[in-house]
Amino acid sequence: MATIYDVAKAAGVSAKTVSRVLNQDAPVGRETREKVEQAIHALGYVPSNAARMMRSNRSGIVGLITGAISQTSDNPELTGLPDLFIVQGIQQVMAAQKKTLMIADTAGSADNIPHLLETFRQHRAEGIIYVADYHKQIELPDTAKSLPIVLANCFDTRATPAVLPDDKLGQKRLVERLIKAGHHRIALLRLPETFVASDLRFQGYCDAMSEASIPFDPALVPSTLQDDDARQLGQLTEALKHLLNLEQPPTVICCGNDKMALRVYGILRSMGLNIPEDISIAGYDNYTLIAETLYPALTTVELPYRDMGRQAAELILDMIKQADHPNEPALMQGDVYWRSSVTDFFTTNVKMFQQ
Amino acid sequence: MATIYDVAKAAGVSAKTVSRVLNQDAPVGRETREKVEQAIHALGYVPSNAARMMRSNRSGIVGLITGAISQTSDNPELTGLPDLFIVQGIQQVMAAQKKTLMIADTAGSADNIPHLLETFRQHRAEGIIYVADYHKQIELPDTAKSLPIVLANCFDTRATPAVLPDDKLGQKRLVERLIKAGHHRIALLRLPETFVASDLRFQGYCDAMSEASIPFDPALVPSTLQDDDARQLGQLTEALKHLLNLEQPPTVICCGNDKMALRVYGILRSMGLNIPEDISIAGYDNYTLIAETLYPALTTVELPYRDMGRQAAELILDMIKQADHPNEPALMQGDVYWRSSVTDFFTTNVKMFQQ
DNA sequence: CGATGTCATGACACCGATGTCATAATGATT
DNA sequence: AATCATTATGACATCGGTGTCATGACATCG
Repeated sequence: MATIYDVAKAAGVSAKTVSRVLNQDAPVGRETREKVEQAIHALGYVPSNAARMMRSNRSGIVGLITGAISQTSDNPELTGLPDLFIVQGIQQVMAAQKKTLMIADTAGSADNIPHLLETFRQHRAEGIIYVADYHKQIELPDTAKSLPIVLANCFDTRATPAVLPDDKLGQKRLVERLIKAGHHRIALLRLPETFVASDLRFQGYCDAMSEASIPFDPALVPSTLQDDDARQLGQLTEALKHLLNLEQPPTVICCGNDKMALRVYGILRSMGLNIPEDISIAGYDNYTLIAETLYPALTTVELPYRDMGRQAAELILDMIKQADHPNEPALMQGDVYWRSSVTDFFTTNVKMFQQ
Repeated sequence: MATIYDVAKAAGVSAKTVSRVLNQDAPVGRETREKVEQAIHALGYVPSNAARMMRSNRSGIVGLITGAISQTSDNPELTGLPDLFIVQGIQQVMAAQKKTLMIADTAGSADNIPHLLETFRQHRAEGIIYVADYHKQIELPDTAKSLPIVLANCFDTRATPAVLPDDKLGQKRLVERLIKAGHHRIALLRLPETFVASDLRFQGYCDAMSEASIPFDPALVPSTLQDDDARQLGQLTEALKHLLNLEQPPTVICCGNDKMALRVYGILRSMGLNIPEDISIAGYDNYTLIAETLYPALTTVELPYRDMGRQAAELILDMIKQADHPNEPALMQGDVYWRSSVTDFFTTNVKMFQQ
């Protein structure tokens, strides 16, 4: 592999002049520049990042720790890798800032994290982003403290800067929109309690209901599911039967996520019910593969993964520039995607008049 | 950041001795070693990869180019990122070999590839793996030739080493299994022709049918779908109506992929048909989020992404060691996952007798 | 016209590791 | 006891860039 000295010799100039052409940090005569550029091209010269980094002590590398890539089936509730959209958002910002993203993977075990941090230090990463596969609380080892670090989709007890989805607001908006569409009997199938989103979404649900002056009916919110994929089908069937047999059954069921909605579609149909004619269904996540492909398409709330990624990236870049960092987690909002799985009573009425 | 000299000074030895402790490449006295290790720990010293790399000229970095992370919706047929399992397989092997994986992303445009290659060269990557989002033909720029390169999930016309899914064999095995379960009228809903898998799977279908001496009935293989997500729902509905109105309708429908199967579930149910009582459905991909969550669970063929990743990783490591490389693409086999969306006539009969 | 400033370029040291070689001490072998 | 092998350590050069400083050639200005 050609070095800067090879180029210098070929162009008949000094190495420093080649360096100047490369970095444009000092004026170089037109003729000289052309000779150098020609030599670079002819030799296929590419500067060595290692040498550069040694001198400047700036690596331009940001480390990214995720379990998304090597996600094992440790949590069968989430096998979709949608959290990789966070990585995508990060990547976008980094590419725009000419930073190099070095992605390391926990291979499913948090025990690997210290080793990954070590590797990042060896490469002199300037900062680190930790991406979780779903909204959760984590605890990073002490070794992580020595570098600027941002958490995405997770938080800890040490007020490490974090970027989180606003689950409460998202659920609230969805329910508000449902109420606006004429629904009053709104059921909520909660996620297992092990998910922090479970409680937040429930709060959002309650907020929307109470602001619309609809009294809270505990019968519409069955107890949370258990964190056990195998038994969920049975539990879901039970919960649905309970809801449908109420004196005043719900007109719409909010599912904990799109995957649960997919299951609910199957169960309801095996019961002979049509969506949305007999009952409306809403999801959460806007996992498009499911939400857009399901028939009918699923009304759901977006988890703003890309935005979270972008936000986290900008945050870490700020922290690299100035050791300054925020104390409150950034809450990112997700839009409601209104699709045909939910009846809009008013739109339907309008249509009836129009016909 | 502490350097090896800081450590040397703190331990009262020479830098070279610290180096020896770090690399264990020459005997060091017990006492000295302990002093050095203590100093390393006290200073939080981590060796600089850059300096190391400069001397040894071996980066230990393997570059990975993918569009998976920043996948835009350029091809709405594939929004699931399952191809990231390939990256997972690669990551596993690399981690075991203590190589660093540097992931770069095309950001949805192949125009970025030369720039990414440039970045890899700057980091002195020892080899490159290119991962495609689905089985396809590609053409890499000439600049890619200067480094060992392996293609995963794609191939080119220059016999660049490649690792591919064996679509033909996979479809053949599925159809064989269907025949073994008592199906004779087997329909195939092909992928759009733009996918190379479309033809290969069709060949596999034909092979299995002819080996079982079942004459090919073109009525069971409607023309391929168009590569246009918006219109697919209509096309699918048409195709299904055609199949169901045949004099001898199929007992099972093989869908081009699991997503198509998800659509088919919806359409058939809106027609009032039950799966698998009225008709059986099979998919392709074993995209577990769909296949296992659908009700009933979907019989499908695995796309062996993890295996492909592992194979690609081992291939590139071989090529880095010896410039040797294979001429034929490696075809990776995927298993048939038998689930309840397909009636097994013989098992059913046995059950009847048992009762 | 001499002083000053800008342009264009090169010589050289330095970043932080490690390879090579030298040196001294110790133990093993003849 | 002399020789050799092995252990334990250090001095120094080197990898490929870039920062610092020096130098010579012009141009500008009072």
